[in-house]
Amino acid sequence: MARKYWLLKSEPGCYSIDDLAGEPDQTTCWSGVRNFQARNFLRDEMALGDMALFYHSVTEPSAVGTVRIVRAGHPDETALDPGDSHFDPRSTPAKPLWFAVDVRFVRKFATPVPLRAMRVVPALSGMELLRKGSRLSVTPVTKAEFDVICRMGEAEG
DNA sequence: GCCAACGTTGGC
DNA sequence: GCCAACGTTGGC
Repeated sequence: MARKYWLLKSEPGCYSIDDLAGEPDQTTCWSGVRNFQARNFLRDEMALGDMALFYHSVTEPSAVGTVRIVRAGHPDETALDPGDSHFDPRSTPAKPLWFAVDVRFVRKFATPVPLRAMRVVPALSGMELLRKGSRLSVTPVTKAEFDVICRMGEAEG
């Protein structure tokens, strides 16, 4: 099966790429996603070895680096923990409702790739991220889109 | 099954 | 801070 490519959104004030790079093993559990379409991607589509763009939303909307999926979909523990802000009583160990993957830091771009820069690149015009009103926090991207954004990120500022 | 109300996301 | 777009909920 061919490796797939993704884009993962996070508010940097909540969890940034620097937070990920600073983890002892540079790995984290991508938990807390509470949208069914995104859940389906996490649970059914993401595979070990897939790559993803790390995207900062809200403050400085931009792709800021890349990560690797190091563990495929598994039940999101935060949904099962009554003490967690992401707790959801509809999810149980026997019938988990929400899922997470584990991701490992790969690289931080030399220069972030702003959303407004992506908007003017014809090769990126099909991205879900660029759709007006798009709020999906986990979206598939093509290898071509992934590569274009990586090149933009590695270009000198 | 419809749809209004509501809460949230996220760019600007 | 504003507000458009969207997903979810719940009354009917």
